[in-house]
Amino acid sequence: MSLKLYNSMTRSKEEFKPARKGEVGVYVCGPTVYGHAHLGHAKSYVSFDVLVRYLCYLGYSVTYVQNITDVGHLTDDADQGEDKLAVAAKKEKKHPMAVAEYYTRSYFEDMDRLNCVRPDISPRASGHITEQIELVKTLLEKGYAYEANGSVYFEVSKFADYGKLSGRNVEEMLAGARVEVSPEKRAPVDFALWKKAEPNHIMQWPSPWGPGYPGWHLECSVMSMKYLGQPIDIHGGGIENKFPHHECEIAQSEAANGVQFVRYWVHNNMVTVDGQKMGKSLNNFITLKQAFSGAHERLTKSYDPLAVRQLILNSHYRSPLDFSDPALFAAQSGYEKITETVKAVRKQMHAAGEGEADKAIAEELQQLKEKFEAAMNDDLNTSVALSVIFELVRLAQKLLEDNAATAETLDAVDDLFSRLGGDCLGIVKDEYPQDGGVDDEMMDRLVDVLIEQRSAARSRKDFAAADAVRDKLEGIGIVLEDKPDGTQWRRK
RNA sequence: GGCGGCGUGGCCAAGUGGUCUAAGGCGACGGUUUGCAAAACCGUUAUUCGGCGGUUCGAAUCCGCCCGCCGCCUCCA
Repeated sequence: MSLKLYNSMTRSKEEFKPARKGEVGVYVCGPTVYGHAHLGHAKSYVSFDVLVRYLCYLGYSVTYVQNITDVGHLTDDADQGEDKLAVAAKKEKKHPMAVAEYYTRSYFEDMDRLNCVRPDISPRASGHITEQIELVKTLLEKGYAYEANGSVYFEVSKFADYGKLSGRNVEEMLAGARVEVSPEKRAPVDFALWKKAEPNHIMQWPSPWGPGYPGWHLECSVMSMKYLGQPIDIHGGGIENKFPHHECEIAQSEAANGVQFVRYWVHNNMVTVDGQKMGKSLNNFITLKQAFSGAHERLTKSYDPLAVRQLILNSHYRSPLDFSDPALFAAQSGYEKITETVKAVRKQMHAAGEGEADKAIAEELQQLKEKFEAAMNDDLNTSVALSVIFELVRLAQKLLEDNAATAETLDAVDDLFSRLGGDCLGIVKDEYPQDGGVDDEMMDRLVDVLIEQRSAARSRKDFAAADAVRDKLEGIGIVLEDKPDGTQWRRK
């Protein structure tokens, strides 16, 4: 069985086959770095991270490109708005590139915490002005674009396939067009490839048409061509970018190159918060930093980044996802259950006796692996894949309870946790802080001293004193658990 | 107005013609265990899939109508 992906272009699930055997090029629309990343970014980039991880798991050699937009993305209509970076720069009294640098770092920081694998290449739009100018020149030469007053526009009527991705009809769009926003354009649907910059515009570059800056859609065409060639295997992005952004990318790229731009279009759905579109005016706009720290009035506590990740994986990437405090809370509980189980398996693995791995268990593990792969192959059904991880949790807990599994058996369980839950889903870590390290060793000793004190109190039936120790430790995030073979502790 | 999507147990969510009296998680309840807990384990928690019709031997899954919700169409991941 092989991977099937839903291709937005054909509106159907298709068997995935890369253009070059064994190699896959993935391009995903990255963030415009004018603010901290929010929950919407998390859903999008976690979804594509899982796609990339799974392609790697299947043995493909993947080149993952995700741009950083630091110029050209306007706040409003493509013809009249201001550049988002310029607006933020004015507000923060910084140079636009300083703003871009600051939020780019913030973005990577958040994505690292969500355990998203870093893209192989994170090209900046501002670093590819030369290439963008070249593409505009090509489009002018081929007659798909025209210059007007220092700006260059793409003439949509020249590209017959315009609208094929988003299912839009150019004639209807023209008929239903609102007031024409720019007299320079021949048709309202035409879009800017290059915009003339007024003298006081901070970000501008020289061009054959005078000083200016690139249109937003241009960067993705140029950078995906440059780093992945044509056609690219997979282009991902948010569903809201189907139109106009991706439609424009297709038009520019295919008009210029005369070959198919993208083989598989993958779009992920959007998030809502408490059932409504996330927006600054609704007071439900939650950044990842706020979610991780709990510093938002819609949240009752801080959430582990990987619990956020797990909530995202709990639903399908093409379904909308509603973030709410109860949903996050549930995800955190489930995440902790998985984490505690993995830790317990690893701990017992070191204590368990040697011996061949249990054949019946090995068979069960194999079945779980197959079920997991079948789910992932079906257009990345992470919801079912995650349910397999929970089946593995149950299997593992039973083994631990019986306390008879050999180290080899437990190792096989841990291996599956690592490969499926770790490599593919990114919710199981290779190592947990408590697993080792000098500080933790000291911590172990300190807590053991307290446990000894408490045990002494318990054996003389002084439960008040015993409970006091337990309660105080819990107050600082250490939970004591009395097991048949003694008291154990863990971090909350 | 145009385009698209959704409505499954208390909550989240998979399933899209028969194996579904519907996976999994969270929560709740009962039990085992415990000095009491915690954790873990076992069990219970939708004869039903927004409503009404229809197609079919058979529908949560297909069709029609209705109700409700959401997104895109201007920037957004």
